[in-house]
Amino acid sequence: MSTVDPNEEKGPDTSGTPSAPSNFIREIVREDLKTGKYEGRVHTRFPPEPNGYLHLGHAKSICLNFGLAKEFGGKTNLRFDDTNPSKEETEYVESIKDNVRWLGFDWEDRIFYASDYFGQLYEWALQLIKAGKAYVDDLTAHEIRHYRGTLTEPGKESPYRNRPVDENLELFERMRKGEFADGSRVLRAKIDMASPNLNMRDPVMYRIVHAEHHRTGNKWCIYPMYDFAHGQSDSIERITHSVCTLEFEDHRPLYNWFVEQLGIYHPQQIEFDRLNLTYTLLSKRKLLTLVEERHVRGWDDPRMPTIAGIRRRGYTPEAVRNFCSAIGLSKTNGTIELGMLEHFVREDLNKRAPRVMAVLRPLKVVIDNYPEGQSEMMDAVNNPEDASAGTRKVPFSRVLYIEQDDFREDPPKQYYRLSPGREVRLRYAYFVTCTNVVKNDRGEVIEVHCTYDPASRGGNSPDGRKVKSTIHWVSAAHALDTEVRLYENLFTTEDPNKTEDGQEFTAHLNPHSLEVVSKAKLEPSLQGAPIEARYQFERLGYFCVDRDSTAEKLVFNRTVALKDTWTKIEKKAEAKPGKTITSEKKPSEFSKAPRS
RNA sequence: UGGGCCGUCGACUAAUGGUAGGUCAAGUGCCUUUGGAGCACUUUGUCUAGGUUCGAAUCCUAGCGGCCCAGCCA
Repeated sequence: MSTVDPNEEKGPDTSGTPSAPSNFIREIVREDLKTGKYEGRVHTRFPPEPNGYLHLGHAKSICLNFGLAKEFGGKTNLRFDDTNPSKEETEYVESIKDNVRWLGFDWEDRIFYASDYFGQLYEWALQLIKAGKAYVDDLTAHEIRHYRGTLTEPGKESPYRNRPVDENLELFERMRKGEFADGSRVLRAKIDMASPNLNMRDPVMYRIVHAEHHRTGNKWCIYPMYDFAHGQSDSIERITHSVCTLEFEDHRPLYNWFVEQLGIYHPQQIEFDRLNLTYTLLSKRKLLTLVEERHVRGWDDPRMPTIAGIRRRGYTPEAVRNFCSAIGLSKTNGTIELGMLEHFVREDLNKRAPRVMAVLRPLKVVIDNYPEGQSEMMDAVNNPEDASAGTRKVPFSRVLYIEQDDFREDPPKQYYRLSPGREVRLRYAYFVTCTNVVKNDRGEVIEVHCTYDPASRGGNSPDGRKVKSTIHWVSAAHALDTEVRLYENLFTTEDPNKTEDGQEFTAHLNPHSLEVVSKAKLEPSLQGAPIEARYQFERLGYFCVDRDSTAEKLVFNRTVALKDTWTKIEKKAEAKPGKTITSEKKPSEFSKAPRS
């Protein structure tokens, strides 16, 4: 494989993959390659802890790590950082593998576990004890915290800090054998209790945990801490660039200290900024709470920012990858607008999603001059962005459904859709003109009557007459009943992490984040659509088939709505009550209207 | 208040001492059998104050602001 991107210095990228701007990590790698720091190797790793489902923040890291290796002809390992048996499960391991694959990345045969290295790590601990660099401490967790000092005051040395090497060796061996209770002793590195970096104040290397590990079972009852496992795992795998998020910056001196004391291969840790998205929570802990407290239907609820969730929502791996490359990489603490993510699904789905007609909130339309019992097949284009997608037939008949939003008895200014006396086009069918309406007891329009122009078949009138709008429709007799799930942001505030005193983050949960439309109508061509298939429902948005679908009834998720200029016009009018978009009629007359 | 990191259009990100550019958003126009898509155009930015320099977003100093750290979590 070539290590050089042929498009790199030739101006605009024509490969189809959007070229991401460079970033500081790429520059570091480039420089290391130039100086031969790692003999020309680039080897990264993606190291999740299998204690939950992956989310968009992980997607950023996955794209970074695999992307870097791919760009420079290197390799990426998948490594599970499974050093805390009390939180980790095989279910999570499986979902993580699945998610990485779905995103389109391949670790080939390089799947590793920190638990693979427990034996080696134990040997290294022994080595540090023998060198007088580690000791067994009998202090309680509370006492250790107390001795550690504070941000502004130095810590105090533990009374056990200067135990003889032999005693440390014996005690550590007995810890390993399971002679002591959880929490009774730890192994600590002997560094500097006065260090301004709290991580260097004799950090804990091993703790006692009598718990079953998802892979090693009960073989071990002492487990290495992150700091004692991560750098060494990178070292064993001969990782060159160990990238992680900003909060580990303060751990870098410790990362370096361990590999230096041990005298082993030294990878370099580089930190980048974590992903933040407006209206979204990207914290495994809080996402777990949402699942456990049943605020959502599971880890793959389409409202969740998990990889599983956005997949079920209908996002494509390409959209996620394009998003990750577009947001760039830096050390700034920023928050990306959710609209950016949505842009990239729309962009991708616009090119590939077949168009189809569906009516979410049906309003019955009767074409009075269309023969009863007659129906005909209209030709419809599957994807105007892609000629190779071809056409399909859609049945038309006398009784149709249109969207309730597409009819207004009192049309406001700039409203171009159907209203009494007005002619519009039914997409791929005929021009129709509204002649009258039928209302129920509450004065609501329940049926619209129209006449059609037989000469406008296909959607154009031979006399060159123009209409202001084209609306979608479904033939009532042929329609498929379907359930459609509409989603809004899970949270109502831009930063759901910010809460007032005593408030849980769940206080900002959006009560309307899920709306189930149970009586939507679909054109019949969708019969038998497979799970995960994605479509554009014309004029409405992108939708995908949910796995809750059955042979009798399809269930769709709305991935994202189409950009909606009309809603924007309406909102602007609301904001400026001066020049309103209310009725074309006089205000007094409008106020007497039966509806609202 | 100790230490670490970071401040560029509304948001994200480039410019590596030499033309402040791109994407998203917003807006205007064109086009349109999706009020979609597309096309064209437009608006807004270097945290502040000093200094070094022919020249500073970039280097230095001092302020100001933000994020992270006191788990036997990762």
